[in-house]
Amino acid sequence: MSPPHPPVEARVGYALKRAQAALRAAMDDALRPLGLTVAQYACLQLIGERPGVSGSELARGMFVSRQSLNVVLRGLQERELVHRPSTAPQARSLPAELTPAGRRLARRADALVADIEAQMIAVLSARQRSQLLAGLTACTEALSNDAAWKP
Amino acid sequence: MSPPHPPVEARVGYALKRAQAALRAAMDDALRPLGLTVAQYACLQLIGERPGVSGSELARGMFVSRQSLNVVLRGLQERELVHRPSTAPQARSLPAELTPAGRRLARRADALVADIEAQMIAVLSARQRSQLLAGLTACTEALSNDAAWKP
DNA sequence: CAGTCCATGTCAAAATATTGACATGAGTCC
DNA sequence: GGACTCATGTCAATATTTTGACATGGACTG
Repeated sequence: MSPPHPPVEARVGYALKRAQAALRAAMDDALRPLGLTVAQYACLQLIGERPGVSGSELARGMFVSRQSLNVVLRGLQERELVHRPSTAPQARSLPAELTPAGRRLARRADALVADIEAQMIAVLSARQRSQLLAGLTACTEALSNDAAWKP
Repeated sequence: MSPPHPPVEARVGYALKRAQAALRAAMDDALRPLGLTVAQYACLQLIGERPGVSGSELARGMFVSRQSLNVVLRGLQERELVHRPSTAPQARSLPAELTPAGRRLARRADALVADIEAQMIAVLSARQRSQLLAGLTACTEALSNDAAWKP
């Protein structure tokens, strides 16, 4: 018999999912007091890092659809944390910016998240951390469809 | 200024999310021809590995709520891939089992997923693979609330 | 035994996300 | 310029997931 039968516990894919779930849960708990969801935090963070991004770019950076990102953005705009012009300046894309309040909240939220990440990798040595990062990056690239190696 | 400001690209948490998203997308593509979603595949796999599991146990193993797992289970039962007694044998929990058809489909699906995982970690050495697995496990445990160190 | 606690399964409602479709502006190729 | 393609933003409909609440059966404790 062919042996695709290691238990899920021993599979990298399951370990990935489990770690991601644990991280998400921890972030959720930490951000709740600020009134932020993980998606909202990620949105603020990305905008803060790259002011003027379009909604589509944000969606790709957060691995969700444009439509669902738009809902998140709308909420942040209503809370005056993010500003977006109502009309497109140069093309069809609406550049998003943090308001001063958004910048402040993003800083506070990021401090909390940074703590969680630090706790998560606390038991790893510096070398192990960079290898973990490298391994995850390699996995991502291996699955990104640059497939199609040509003859 | 305090420096919680490495860009997301360099953060383990983001790398985790990204790798998980890539894996999920690849699995989705691979399983679509079989008429299975990732959640359905995971469900079949877990039941196959531990026949007689309760719905709540499955939900925990899949990192979703009991309610949302129930929706998945219902679909699998209607397709005669999973069987569950309508009344609880010993306690309140309803043990889930694979039907013969479910077992066959689970095998086929698992072969596809195993291929994807193999592709994902293809560029890593055996040592790097086990270190990646160990690193992910360590991260998970570090976030699992055994917190509460006592005085 | 009564009382308490905990896990399970389920219902209903709400939040969240995706798919599909469409209009618009920009770039490209002829 | 005209036709094409492509990316963006948005609307509507659908699917998926979570939250909150409740009843039930078992275990544990007094």
